[in-house]
Amino acid sequence: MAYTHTQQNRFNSKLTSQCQNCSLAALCLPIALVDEDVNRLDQIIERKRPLKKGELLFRQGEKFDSVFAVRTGTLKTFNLTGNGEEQITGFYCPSELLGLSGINNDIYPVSAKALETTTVCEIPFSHLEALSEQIPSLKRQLFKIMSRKICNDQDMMVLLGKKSADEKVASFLINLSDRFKRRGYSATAFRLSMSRGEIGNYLGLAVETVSRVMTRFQKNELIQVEGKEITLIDIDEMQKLVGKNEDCDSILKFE
Amino acid sequence: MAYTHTQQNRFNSKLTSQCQNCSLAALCLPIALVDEDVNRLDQIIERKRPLKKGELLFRQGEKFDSVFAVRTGTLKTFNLTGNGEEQITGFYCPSELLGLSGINNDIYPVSAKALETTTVCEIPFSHLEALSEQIPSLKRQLFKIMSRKICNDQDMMVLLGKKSADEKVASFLINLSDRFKRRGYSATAFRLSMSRGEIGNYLGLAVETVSRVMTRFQKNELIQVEGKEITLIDIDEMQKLVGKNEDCDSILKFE
DNA sequence: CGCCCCCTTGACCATCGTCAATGTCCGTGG
DNA sequence: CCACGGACATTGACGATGGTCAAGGGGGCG
Repeated sequence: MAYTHTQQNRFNSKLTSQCQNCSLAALCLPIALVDEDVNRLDQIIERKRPLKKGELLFRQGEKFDSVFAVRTGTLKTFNLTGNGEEQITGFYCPSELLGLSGINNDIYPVSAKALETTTVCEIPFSHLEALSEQIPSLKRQLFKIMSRKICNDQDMMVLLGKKSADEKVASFLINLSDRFKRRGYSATAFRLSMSRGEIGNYLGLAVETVSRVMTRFQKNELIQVEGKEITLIDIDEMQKLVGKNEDCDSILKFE
Repeated sequence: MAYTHTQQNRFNSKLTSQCQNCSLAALCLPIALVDEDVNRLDQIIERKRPLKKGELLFRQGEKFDSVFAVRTGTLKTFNLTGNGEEQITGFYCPSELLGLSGINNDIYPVSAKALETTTVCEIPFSHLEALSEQIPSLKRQLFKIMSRKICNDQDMMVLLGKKSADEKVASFLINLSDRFKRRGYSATAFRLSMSRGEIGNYLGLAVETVSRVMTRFQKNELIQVEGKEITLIDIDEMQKLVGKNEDCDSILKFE
């Protein structure tokens, strides 16, 4: 655990830049910790060995003790329904935090599985809580992260409840685009690390519907698809599509 | 503000029982504050004049500064879509906290409107945050409340994304029932303070569908409906209906 | 090289939304 | 007190969106 501590402590500036580029951006960057604080935060973090595709980071029902920040790769969280089917509740990209829903009952209410080779930082929650006593801005930041999660989930609820298949898929792609952009990656060309089936599961759509919508988007020159590689060609048009749910029998209706 | 302080300080046990019965249960009860702490919490709380049906507690886009605990009555939170339509994101019963989603951007991302005459306690967030410095169990409780909200929202996402109209309505009724039960009210007979339209909006269903489902539930003797008064007759059967989404073309399929 | 999983496409059908008509309750004002 | 208007609820008929079933193609990994 924490196999890079030695180097980090020796090259402090390197450490900082690590935190800026990496998984902890969501946690550290917005609050401008002083070096000393970054150091303290860094010391409670354990860098775990990489997960291979399909490996579980934590399992539904397990005792909660840490939250995790994604460094590289992607994960999905899901739970299993009565009949053993998977219900995907979220995808997590680099710099994003997962595991927060475990605070409630000291148990993870979902499982988390790597969609590809993935590395994460483990942040023991008890340590984080203790540290947040000493660094007020850290505590406030934690509240914000949880609050933001609540906001995002509510947007997701609206999406699931009220939007058409087209709107769901468009929203999903734009959402991914935004997340990549914020990370400094291309907002228009990226790789979908999840399968069509997983997208459909997440969006409340059948695989076939996801496939059909993406094909149609392509025909209408909104996107360019090639397997898992995707390019957003006309983001503006997609944005419009997402914003409205009526008065907009737009471009997509006729092929 | 805090118009009962004088009495409360004189009759401390009365104060405690107030907090136990009332809106603050969600915040206070699970953490067994000592009297002194209850007192400190109580001092930052402002009891506002009652809201009449239709009045707004806070408005989407307004500066965030407080969370609210419902004392009596019900509220809904919603936001407005591009075309001016309402998107209901939650209903809040006595003892429940609302406003947490404002922490993120220091702005309420939704509006909150009273569905009937409603009283709330206002809890200025800055004070709450400061107080949570001094009472560690209070801070932990805040984390828990937010985490629980995340869990609930995720259940809601599954409901919206994957469930049939029957399952949605059944879940909704059982959810309300549980909330009333926990409050010490009847779990089987209660009044729906929201309209069918609002239920539909919340569940991602048309009014007509809500109406039809409830009529069918009544025919099948799962519930008894009389306007806004509702009685759950066969909760077990409803539970089954909610749990499964297949292998269960049950009682409801034929009328 | 071959298997398996994932993706795509088509045909069909169920669920649920839309439209329209009618009924009910309630508050307001004549 | 009753008549009226408006919001809410119910019910039926119809049609569209999207799920299901089935078949076929393609790509990656052993």
